Amino acid sequence: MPTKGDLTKQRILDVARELFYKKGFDATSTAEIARGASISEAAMYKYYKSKRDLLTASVQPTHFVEDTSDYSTLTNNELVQCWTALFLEKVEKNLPQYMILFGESVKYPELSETYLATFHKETLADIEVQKRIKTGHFPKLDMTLMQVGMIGALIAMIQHLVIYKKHDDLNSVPPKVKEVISSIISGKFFN
Amino acid sequence: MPTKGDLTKQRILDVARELFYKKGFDATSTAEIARGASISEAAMYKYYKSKRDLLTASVQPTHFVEDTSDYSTLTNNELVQCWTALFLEKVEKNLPQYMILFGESVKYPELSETYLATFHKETLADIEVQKRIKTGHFPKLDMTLMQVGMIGALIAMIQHLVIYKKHDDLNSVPPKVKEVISSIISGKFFN
DNA sequence: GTCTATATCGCGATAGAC
DNA sequence: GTCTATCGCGATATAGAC
Repeated sequence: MPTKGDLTKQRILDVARELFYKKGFDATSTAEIARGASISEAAMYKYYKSKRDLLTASVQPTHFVEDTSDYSTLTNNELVQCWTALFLEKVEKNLPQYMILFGESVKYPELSETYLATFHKETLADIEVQKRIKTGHFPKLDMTLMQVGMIGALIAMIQHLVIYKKHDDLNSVPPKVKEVISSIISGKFFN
Repeated sequence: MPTKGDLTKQRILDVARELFYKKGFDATSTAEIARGASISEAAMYKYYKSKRDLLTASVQPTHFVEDTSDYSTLTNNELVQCWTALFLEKVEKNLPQYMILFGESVKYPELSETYLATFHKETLADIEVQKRIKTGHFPKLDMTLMQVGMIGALIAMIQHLVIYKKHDDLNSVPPKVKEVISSIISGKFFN
């Protein structure tokens, strides 16, 4: 059972994550976080010893996607659809973390460790794709790099729609964006 | 002929752009820019009346891509290849500007005006693609959104490779990245 | 056109009482 | 576990001499 302290710590983290992904790390002040969490700055520093500490904590995944299916019997096309859906679900469920990671990793490279250590676990669908690449059923392609690109594309499109007020929340993936991604990945476009 | 002042102004701008895209706007101080341009901060403020001013100036395009071909006779596949090559060339030649734009636009939405006003001019290849979408030769797709996604993907992949030291310069597009983009766009993958 | 000096502010972080 | 008060610093921007 969580103590009062645990709850406070969690509340601070939730506020920090929210601010980091909406305003960016540099533009968020510790005073703002403390205010949001209804606590003094001094008290906050008992839970997290620095702002950087809070950044690291804020990119840890909060939701996980189950992936226990057997993909070996699927056609290439079915596999791709499953793989994409799985990938999108994982990203969508942890979108704030992905946005912080991709926005701040150049400046704070230690964050990228989190990406590889916790987000880029290979799913069964990934492994099946890798296998088919090896056997020549898919062309050779760096899957990690490709996933990085897909996330970059997703985030850029969401931000674009938010800036032009065609979408009002950074924390969900608009249908239009999913549409573009699916079209491109499945090769429906330009063929 | 450029006066001494013109040259100084240009030098300040070049240094600022370089720092903004490598370190980010917030993390770059005006002192740093002035030092890099071998001038005092006070003098710098005679040329640009604020740091934000400098940000706006730093995202203006510096290189332009000629596009005078006639694309109407090309096959779909040839058109796609031309379109992608043209697009990549434009992005690569103005990569610092794109990186600043895509990194800072959420925080400073006035920047996005620059994107639509100066970078997103429709090329002849774009127009030909649009035409074929209308006539049903390509599936319906928001081309602006798609280009935003492609740039986001490109930048994310470059940053990833730089962070993991597989590429050493934010200012060029590694062959691996071009490879992934071309594969995806041309629909060679997953088909 | 450029400088030195400085105003003013907000930031991250801490001291120490309760 | 939480607070008020404050330190020290570096930031943007300006005043005014040369």
